[in-house]
Amino acid sequence: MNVEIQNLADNPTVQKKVIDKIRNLINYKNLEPGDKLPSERMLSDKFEVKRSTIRAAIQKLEFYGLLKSIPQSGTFVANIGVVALNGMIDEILRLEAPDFKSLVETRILLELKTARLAALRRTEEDLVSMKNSWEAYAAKVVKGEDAVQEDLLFHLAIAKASGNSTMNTFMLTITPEIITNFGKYHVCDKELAILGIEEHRLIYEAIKDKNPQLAKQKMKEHFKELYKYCYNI
Amino acid sequence: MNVEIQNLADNPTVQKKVIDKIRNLINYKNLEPGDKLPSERMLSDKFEVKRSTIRAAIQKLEFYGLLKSIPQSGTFVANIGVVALNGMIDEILRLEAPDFKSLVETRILLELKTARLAALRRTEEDLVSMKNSWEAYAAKVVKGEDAVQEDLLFHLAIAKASGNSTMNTFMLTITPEIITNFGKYHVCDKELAILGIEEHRLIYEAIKDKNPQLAKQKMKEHFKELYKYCYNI
DNA sequence: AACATTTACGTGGTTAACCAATTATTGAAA
DNA sequence: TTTCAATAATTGGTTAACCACGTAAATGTT
Repeated sequence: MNVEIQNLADNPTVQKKVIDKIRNLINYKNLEPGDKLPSERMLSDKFEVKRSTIRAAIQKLEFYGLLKSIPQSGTFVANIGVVALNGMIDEILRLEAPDFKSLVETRILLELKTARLAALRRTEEDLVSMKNSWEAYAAKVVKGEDAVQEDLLFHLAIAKASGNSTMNTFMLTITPEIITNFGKYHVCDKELAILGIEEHRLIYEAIKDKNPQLAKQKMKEHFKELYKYCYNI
Repeated sequence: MNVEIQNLADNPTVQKKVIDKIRNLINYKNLEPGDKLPSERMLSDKFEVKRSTIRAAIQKLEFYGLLKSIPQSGTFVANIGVVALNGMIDEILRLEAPDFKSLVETRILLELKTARLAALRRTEEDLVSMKNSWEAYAAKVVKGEDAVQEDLLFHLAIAKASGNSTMNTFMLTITPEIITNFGKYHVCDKELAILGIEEHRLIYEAIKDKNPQLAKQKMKEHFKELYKYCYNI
């Protein structure tokens, strides 16, 4: 029963097959950077899938910068060599859903850096935004309410103050999953939350004083508990 | 002339307006996590944009984990509080396209870590893959050909060996843009490329010998030239 | 023959109509 | 009044037809 699931436009399995076929096509036809791919309709016909499926696959490869669609003209191989293109598609096809440990590991890496950078680059406006987040967090904690969201928003404010748009984006992409998992594993209890108020304050002060080393140090201490907690699950 | 560009489904300006309106709606209606958003058709009607535009906006918020669409049922506010939701949408609306400096800065941060982790976690299979990439790179360089792609593939092999799927994904997303910009700014000349062969070898050896400190150190030295080059533009 | 103009077709993008599954409504039976 | 099957309305997802634009072949003009 339920055998015909394969036509959903974003069914991962089907999409991967299509991406693989596109790659093979590029190799077989010896397409160089800048060359034009066959039209979507032609590919849809050749691979025997709906055009929407082709479009979804192309969109994904476009996200990774491997293809470039130009309206009323065609889809082109990006200005990237065939070697890199093959290698990257290999990796993309192999990509797995991130595990929680990998998320936390990456978050800690990013935040030690953003704290440092924020201390170097923060504007007055950044400081205001960080302080507001801190106060919202503290207020909730003393009322005994859950404050995971406010916690994360404080950290996002730091990411923004770092002045690095790439890291800021990365933080945004991992934050929701972090929040979800925190809820699932009950990572935050009352005691830790109260401790967090002071830790946040120390980080804030270090950034305010433009002391990058101290900011990183205080962030490290802040994560100490989190680290322990996460690896004990 | 050409005044009516505002209906393109992924016109950034229009999409941001729609996202903002969705946020206001959630606040105005006091929607809690798990609550259902009005149907796409209703939103399309209310905001006076095509349904495809609504769908694109929802898809974006879904990417960041803020909404969740369930077929034949509705679109729901994710299991994340209104505070975090508001804050995150603020950030998403403010997101700017990453600049080259921010990309390089992030890449260096990530790679110092992946080198270290790879030294701790690499499998025999990882080693083979890294060695192949290294040989392909060396072969191209001694022939005097451009080897930017092979260079990056070696680094991607390290990211894969790090065993951290999140960092691996991040490396994949920034690599194409790095390659493109390298070509644009002519960051790689012959001399640097030859130097790169030995530097890559040292990194590889450190990872092979499971020496995380050395791996990080050699990666740092590898980036030294790159750093100088990038900030001199 | 050379160049300007027109025409026809192919392109990615958009959309109104459609689909299957779900949910709400109805109304007759108990 | 309660129950529960039958049905109508609503949902996100899909798709065939359509659109505006770009390209290039065809045509006309000098």
